[in-house]
Amino acid sequence: MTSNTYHHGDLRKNLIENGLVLLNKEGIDGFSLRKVAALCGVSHTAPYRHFKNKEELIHEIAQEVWRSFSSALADAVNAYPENPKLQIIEMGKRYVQFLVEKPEYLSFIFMSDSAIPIQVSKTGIHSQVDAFNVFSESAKNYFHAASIDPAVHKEKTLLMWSMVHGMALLVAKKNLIYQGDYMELIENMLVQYLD
Amino acid sequence: MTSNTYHHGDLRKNLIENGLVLLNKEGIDGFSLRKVAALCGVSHTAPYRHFKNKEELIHEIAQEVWRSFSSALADAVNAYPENPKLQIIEMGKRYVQFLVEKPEYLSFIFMSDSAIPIQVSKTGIHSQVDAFNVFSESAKNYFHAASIDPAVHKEKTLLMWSMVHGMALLVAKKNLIYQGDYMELIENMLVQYLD
DNA sequence: TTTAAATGTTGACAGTGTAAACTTTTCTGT
DNA sequence: ACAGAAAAGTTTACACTGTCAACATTTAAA
Repeated sequence: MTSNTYHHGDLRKNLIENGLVLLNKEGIDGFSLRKVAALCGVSHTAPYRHFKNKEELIHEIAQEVWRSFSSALADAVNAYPENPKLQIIEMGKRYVQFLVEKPEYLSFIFMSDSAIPIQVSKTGIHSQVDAFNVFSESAKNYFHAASIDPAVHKEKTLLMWSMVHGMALLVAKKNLIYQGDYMELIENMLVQYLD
Repeated sequence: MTSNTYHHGDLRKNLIENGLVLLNKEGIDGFSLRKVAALCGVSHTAPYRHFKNKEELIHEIAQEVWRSFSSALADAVNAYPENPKLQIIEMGKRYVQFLVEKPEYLSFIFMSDSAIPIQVSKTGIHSQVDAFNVFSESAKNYFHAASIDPAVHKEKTLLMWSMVHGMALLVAKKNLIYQGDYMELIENMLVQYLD
């Protein structure tokens, strides 16, 4: 059913890969189905055999970007295996860095309508996407180490995620102009909160 | 020079107004120069007599949206003239509410490349846009009332703005799913921080 | 009142997403 | 092994987009 040697090898995978390449080369505005098809050496309607429409291809690319974003955060945790506080600070930095270095990715993972939800319920916070779970885990460890009242864990986790997310977007979108090291800025901000 | 009764009255102004109408009706994806021109009852290239290109019209519309956003925040301040803490909480709520009620506006004020910068320097934080200055002022008043060390005012102000901004975007973009009242959520989060 | 500038229109062009009809390759059931 | 179905890709077509050049008309300036 889902075998892999047809006319063009695995075109589906190829479209996603070249989509990412195009995205990095021309940004979200220069992104088009037809260009991706051309990069794959295929007619401009071939993508429709694999994706319902442009949006669906973008959604798949977004999944790919989510994976590399999640792994950037996971790297931050691995950098300080025993220190949840430093994990959080490092994650904040990499969160910003990731979006600043590849601002096109931002449009794909946070701006497209194919949102990846974070569920907030009475009992806690869960997500379909690794990135948030990684962050959430470090937060939990930090709260335990700092003996924070469990009743406020949820609010505090959300607060930190919002804070990091907000600053990352402000910086990546150049709404926030800082003459100096952005890494220092976000570090100060997180230290400010965590102490 | 800049008079106002030509062939079509003041087309420039009319384009911005109808641009906003179209935006509300069809969202950012359905937005096109030609549709705006049609709404003004004018040929599809007429806008080029007033704007260099599509981007420039969007930029002007964004300015308009910024004004109403700023005034939404100013209203929050006026609602609690003597209580900076409640001002901040109310601003957080209206920040979220504004973007949730009109998610299309979000693309225009925060996502377009015509970013409105917030300047962060050694001495303090300043912005060309009213919205941030309003927020910044309340924050300053709160810090004084709460006797917070002036050395950390800058970080704390940025922290709060980032937090509110981040949550507003997560909620408006439906990255954050909360079964309940979002206003309560952001209120809890801010109270959590301000206490 | 003549002339220039400002404003608006028509027509064209390349690029876009997508649908329909068709062709070719591969898979499946007998 | 073969017939037919399904999958994958192509061609053609269409409506829509932003933008440019050439032209027309109205208004302002000399």
